[in-house]
Amino acid sequence: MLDTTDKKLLTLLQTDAKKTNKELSNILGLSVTAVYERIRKLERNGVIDRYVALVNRDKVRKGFSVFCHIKLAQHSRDYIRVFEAKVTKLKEVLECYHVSGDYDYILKIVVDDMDTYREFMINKLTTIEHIGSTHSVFTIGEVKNTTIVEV
Amino acid sequence: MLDTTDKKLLTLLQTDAKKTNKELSNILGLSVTAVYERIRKLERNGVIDRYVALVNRDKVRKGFSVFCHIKLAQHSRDYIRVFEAKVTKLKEVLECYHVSGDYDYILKIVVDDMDTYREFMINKLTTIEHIGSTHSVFTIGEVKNTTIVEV
DNA sequence: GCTGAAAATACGGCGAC
DNA sequence: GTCGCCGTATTTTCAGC
Repeated sequence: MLDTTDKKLLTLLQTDAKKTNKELSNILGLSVTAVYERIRKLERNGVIDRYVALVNRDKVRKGFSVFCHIKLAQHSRDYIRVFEAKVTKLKEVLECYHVSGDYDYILKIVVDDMDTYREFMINKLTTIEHIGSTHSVFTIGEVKNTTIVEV
Repeated sequence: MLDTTDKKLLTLLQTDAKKTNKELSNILGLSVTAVYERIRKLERNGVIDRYVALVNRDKVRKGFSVFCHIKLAQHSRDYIRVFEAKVTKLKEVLECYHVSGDYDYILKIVVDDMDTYREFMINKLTTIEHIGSTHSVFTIGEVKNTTIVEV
C-alpha cells in the first residue's frame, strides 16, 4: 500500500510540514504534481491524520512533565468509561494509555511546576471517581521527544 | 510576553496548522497581516518550535506502544552520556525521559507488534551498554493522545 | 495594527508517456 | 502511476501608513 517513496515522504512531512511541494519534489526526485497527488492520497486514506504546530514547552513555562500511574478501585465497565471520559477532558493530561501490569493507566501530564501539579492533583485528577491509587514519576530531563514514526 | 490573542492563536495552530491566516484572522477578529506578524514573532521567539504532520499509527501498522522503564547499572556521567546518546538514535524510541524514582528512564516505544518489540529489545535496546534492568509496560488502549499544551 | 499590492505556491485539468 | 504545462485561485509576504 505504501511504497518507498511514500515512506520517505511521510518522514519528511513528519519532520517539517512546511516544506513546499517543490522542495519535496527536489528531494524525492519527482515532479511537483506527483508529490501533490501522493500527499492528497495519504491525507484521504487517513495515513496523515492532521498537521499541527509543536510548541517549545520551556518557552511557555510548561516544562514540568509527570507520568502518573493510576489504579482503579474496581474494573467494571462503567468505572472505566467514566474515568476515561473525565480524564480525557483534562487539558493537563496530554496522553492517557490503558496498560497491563501493576496499574491500569499511564498518564502524561504537563504543567508549569510542582505547585501547579499539586493543585492539579488535588482539584482535578483525584476528584475523578473510582480512582484507587496514584503514583507520580517526575521527569528531571527530556532526552528525546519526537512525533516521527518511521514506517 | 504572550497575550490572550497569542494564546488562542497557539491553541489554534496546535490543533490545525493548515488553517490559513485568513481563517485565523476571522476567528481572532484580526487582519490577515496582524495574524501573520504574530505567527512570525512566535516562530522567531521559538515558542513555535516546528510544524509537523501527524500520522495515524494504526494505518501504518505502528499501533503497538510500550513504556519501558530502565535502570542504569551505574550512574556515572559517562554511563549516562553514552546511554542517552544511543537511545536517542533508536527510531523506535519516540520519547525518553530521565526520571526520579525507582528507575532512571522512561521510554515510549512504538513498533508493529509484540514480535517486532521482542526483536527491538534483543537486537537494539539491550545492546546499549550500562543498562542494569528493564521493565516493559504494554498499552492495551490509547485513551488520549494530543500534542496541545494550553498556555 | 491596518490596507493594498506583488510574489510564491497550491490547485485542478489537459494530453502524453 | 508519472510527467510537464497550462491556466486560475489562494495564500504568503512585505512594502508604506
